Amino acid sequence: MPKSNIPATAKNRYLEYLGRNGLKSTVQRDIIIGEFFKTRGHVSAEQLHTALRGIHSSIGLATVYRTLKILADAGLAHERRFDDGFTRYECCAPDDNHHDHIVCLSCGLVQEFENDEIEELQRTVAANHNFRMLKHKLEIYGLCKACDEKKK
Amino acid sequence: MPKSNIPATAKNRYLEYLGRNGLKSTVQRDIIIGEFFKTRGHVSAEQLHTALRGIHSSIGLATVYRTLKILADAGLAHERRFDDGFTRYECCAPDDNHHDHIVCLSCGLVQEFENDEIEELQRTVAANHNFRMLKHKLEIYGLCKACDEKKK
DNA sequence: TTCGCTGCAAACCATTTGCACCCAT
DNA sequence: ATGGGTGCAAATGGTTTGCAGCGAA
Repeated sequence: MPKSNIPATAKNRYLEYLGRNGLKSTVQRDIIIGEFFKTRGHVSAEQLHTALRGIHSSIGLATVYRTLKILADAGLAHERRFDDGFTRYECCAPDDNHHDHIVCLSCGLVQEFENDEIEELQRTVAANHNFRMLKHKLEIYGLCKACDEKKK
Repeated sequence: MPKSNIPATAKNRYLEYLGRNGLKSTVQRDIIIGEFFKTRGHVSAEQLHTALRGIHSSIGLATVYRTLKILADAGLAHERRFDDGFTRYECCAPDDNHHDHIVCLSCGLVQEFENDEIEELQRTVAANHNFRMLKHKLEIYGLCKACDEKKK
């Protein structure tokens, strides 16, 4: 696993998770995880698999799915489902704050934002409805500046 | 179409949409739409199809899907995709305000809420990121009071 | 008498899983 | 040598679509 891409804490957490669950370290997993942390974005299994096409074309799509699921279970990635039909994975640290997303409907650009006021208002809404809030997601969809200008 | 269930404005808008698009009124569509407006909730095609099982068991699931899509295109229903894998439809008037949803992860209860402060903050976020906002969705997931107490 | 509509079954498509073989421990 | 891992192909599951016959205008 090329250590350059992967934060040491993430690597440790991953290896620890494997050990704790009777799982094994393999070259395929190392390659996939290396690419995942290199990309750093919001990637789908398909995208990651395509990115590995050239050099590691023997790695199967199913293995990519399985490895991403392990990362999610280990707390190293978040599963994100936007409105485009497929699941993306985003690398994260276990102590990251919650954040939301703003997605360009034209080019697929995903940006993150945090807004404490909105978080607070959501807690209020949940309380007013007698709900115990367990998670929440806010997605803003639109056109990024570049795509918006292209369209004019 | 049993007029009791369907607001006159919705009925008119539906018939007008059919005419404008060279579509026809059929008994199956009337039955499906009647049931949809009777339910008034956030229903999936599957649920609606099941609800028609007893009396109208010959109506195919594909027709339910097709009819709900027409309602959405006519502006009489919103497609909603929460995190449970299937599409729900919610009846709406063309002049309804945007609203968001709070969903019980245990029993599936869906409630709606409006919050102008959150709406305003989202506009600000979009502006700060140089996005032209086209739509947005906010979903709060948790446990409703009944399910939360059941769990203790 | 047109076309659109319907039910059925097959197709879709992202994701998962069964299986026989492979490899880390 | 165990037993988990892998690639492949087949299965899944919600949704869509092709098609031959049906029905509204």
